[in-house]
Formats: sequence, structure tokens, C-alpha cells
Amino acid sequence: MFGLADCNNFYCSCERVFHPELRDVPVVVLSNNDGCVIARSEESKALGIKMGTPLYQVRELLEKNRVAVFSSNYTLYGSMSGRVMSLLASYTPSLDIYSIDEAFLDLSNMGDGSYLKTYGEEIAARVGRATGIPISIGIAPTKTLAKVGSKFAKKYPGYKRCCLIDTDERRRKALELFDVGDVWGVGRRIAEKLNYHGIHTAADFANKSESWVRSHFNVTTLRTWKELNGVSCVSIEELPRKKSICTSRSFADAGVTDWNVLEEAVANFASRSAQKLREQKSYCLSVTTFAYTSRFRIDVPSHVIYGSHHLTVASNDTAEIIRAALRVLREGRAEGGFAYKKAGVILWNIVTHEGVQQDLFDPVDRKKQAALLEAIDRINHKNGHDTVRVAVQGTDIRFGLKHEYLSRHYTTDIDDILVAKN
DNA sequence: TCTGGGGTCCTAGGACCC
DNA sequence: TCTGGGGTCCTAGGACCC
Repeated sequence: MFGLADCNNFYCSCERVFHPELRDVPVVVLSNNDGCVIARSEESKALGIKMGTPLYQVRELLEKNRVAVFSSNYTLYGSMSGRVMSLLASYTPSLDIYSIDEAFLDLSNMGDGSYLKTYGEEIAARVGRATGIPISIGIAPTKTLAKVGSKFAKKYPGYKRCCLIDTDERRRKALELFDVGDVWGVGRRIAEKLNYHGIHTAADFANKSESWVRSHFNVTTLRTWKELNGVSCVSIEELPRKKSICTSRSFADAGVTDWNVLEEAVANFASRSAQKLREQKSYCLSVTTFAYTSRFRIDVPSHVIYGSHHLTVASNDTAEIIRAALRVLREGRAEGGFAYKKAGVILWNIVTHEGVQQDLFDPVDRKKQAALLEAIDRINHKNGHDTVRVAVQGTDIRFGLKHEYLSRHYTTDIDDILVAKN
């Protein structure tokens, strides 16, 4: 049996922990640059605010309904996620952290149905009490069904935050009430195709024959079908090492027109990506850089820079990766004044230390390089991000992002700890 | 005017091999 | 006019997830 624990409206809930006066007030959290709405409390959902809506389209609605607005504060959310996950880990021999606000618990051999139900209720209550974050839990023989369960647990208070789908009868009832488009693994396109064939509920889909599903869809969708029928086949292997690492940002307002600022931004993205690479103790062979003008503006000249550079020896050296990223950027430079709205650096072809193919004629002393990087990382860890950096990264972040509604770093910065007054 | 960021997996088609 | 058969590897793009 699998349990899926899902934090309710996670980012909004994190803000509420430190703003208890907002408990019954609509709350939204914005994306980077305060661009779009990416998290909504139940009250905000009821106002009809959709996920991913640009802020400017709902600004009036937010003001009229006195919605509390926050810029995203990933430092806070990451730290709160850590608290939730460490509690969840104490309830299972194996916890698979699937995202910042979701995790699968291995609940095999934990006793019969009624025991599991109580166990789930207890987990949810404890996490809520200890962290202030409300969570919902679904328990079922497959991960896809556990996800279905968690949605029921969230929707109906009667479940006491835990919904168990263990028998065939319970499974049938649940799937009949569940929209096929809400099934994990069924996105917009597949939902459209299923609807076209007259399939609307998860039960409609589960009742189709295997051969029908196989002939109309690919193996991924077939797996989803099996999971709905109680056959577990989606494995969430822990991927300790990422296969690609990306750092990208949109630029505020109209974008970046100064080429030097763009280079500085790309240097910073490359540096951040190299740090992430070292954190997972990996090396990359390929560096891709991209920069493009607004996808939404048809009234201004558009331009796309996109290219890759391949290293001869896999590296995680900041300077080397910056050099590669800037080289691609410069190769893509074109005449004309363009306003770049977004840029980023992707590292891929990632290998472990053992997987690094040495070069007989390598001019770089890799041992010295590693020692230097380790020293830099240690200094930066102690004294703050980018205390030591490459000159081309610049001294101030001129392409700075908009964070007009940022809350404080309550759990990670000594100066931001809440003070209780008498 | 203003429109996020970071991932994984699968498949079709092209390039190449004998 | 007629133009083989059987593979592998790589990449771009599409679909999905949060």
C-alpha cells in the first residue's frame, strides 16, 4: 500500500503560518517577478482566480476582494517543506519526496484497512499541529489511486484528511466520481482525446479494455490505466542525481536591452547551475544557453538565441561553465536592438566523478581546480551566496527581479524570527 | 505595459552502419 | 520503369508533472 501526503495550497499555507490573521482571508502567491498567480487559498479559488493567471489581469479583482498577495519566498517554502518531510519520514520505512509539497509513504505490511485509516488520520493531524501546514493523505494499492484518494481527503471534511481506497467496491465508487482529466498522468491533450471517445470519468477509462488503450495511446497512458485498475507499475525511483540542471529567469518589465547586462545575467545563471551541479557531486559535458524576446509581443522585433557547447572533459567548474555559456550567447548575437525577456543556462550530459573521461592533453590541473572550488563553496556557504564570484558576474544584480510583496525569512534568518510580545 | 521555473519520459524521424 | 533489409544512436519536440 502507498500513502500520498499532499500539502494543501502549500505556498499560501506557509504564508499563513506566520500571518494567522489571514486564516479565513483569500491569499495568493505570485511567481518570480510577480508575474502570475501560482498558488491560491480555497477562498481565492472560490473567487474564480485561475492557476497561472497573469497578475495584471486580476489585479482589480484582488483589490476588490481584499486578497492578501505575496511574492514567492522559496527560502521559506523550502524550509517549511523540510519540516513536513522530516515528520512524514518518521511514519514510514521509506519516504519518496515527489515535489516540494508532496511525498509517497510506503505503508506495506502496516495492518488492515481500519488501522491504516486511523494511521493516516494521525499523520495528518500531527503534521498540522507541529508545522501549521494542513495536509491531505490518500492511501491505496497504487500511487495513481493514492493521488485520487488525497483529492477526496482534501475535498470532503468527513474523511478527516485521510481517504483510504482499499477494496474493489471503494475503488469503483471513487473512480465513478472522479473526472478523468484530474487523473495523475492525464493532461489536457489526453483528456481531450478521451472525452472525444466518450470517456469522462476515471471509471469510464478504467473499464476500457487493455487492447483498446494500447492501440489508442502510448505506454505511459497504458501504465496509468493499469494503476487505476489496481496494478501498481509507476515507480518513483529516487533520482539522486538530476539528468539536466537549468537556471533561468524572466526579466522585469520590458526586458533587457543592454547586451552587457544580458551577459552578466547569463554568467550568473551559469554560476548558479554550476553550484547546483557540485551540490549533487556531478560533472557536465554540455552547456546550453538560451535568450529570447517576449513570446507575447508581436509589435517589437523578436529574436531567439539557442545553442550548445560541448566540453572535452566533463566539468563542474564555475569559470569554465560561464565561459562556455557566454561563448554560445555571443555566437548567437545579432544586429538590431532586441529586448530580451528571458534567458537561461542548461547543463546536461551529466556524469558522476567516476564517469569523467580524462584527456591526456588536458591543460587544466583538475586536482587544483577541485580544491579551489571546494574552498569557494565553503566560503560562500559560510558568508552568503556569491561572496566569492567570477568578475563577469558583476557586482550588482541589475537585471533584478520584482518581489514587491515578499514576506520575511522567518525560519532561516536570525533577523527575521518572529518576536512574541508580552 | 504587465504573462514563472524546473524537471522527466516517450516517440518519430534522420543519420549512420553493414 | 525498376531501387533491400535490418539494425543503432541521436535529437527535437511533445506530453506530462509540480
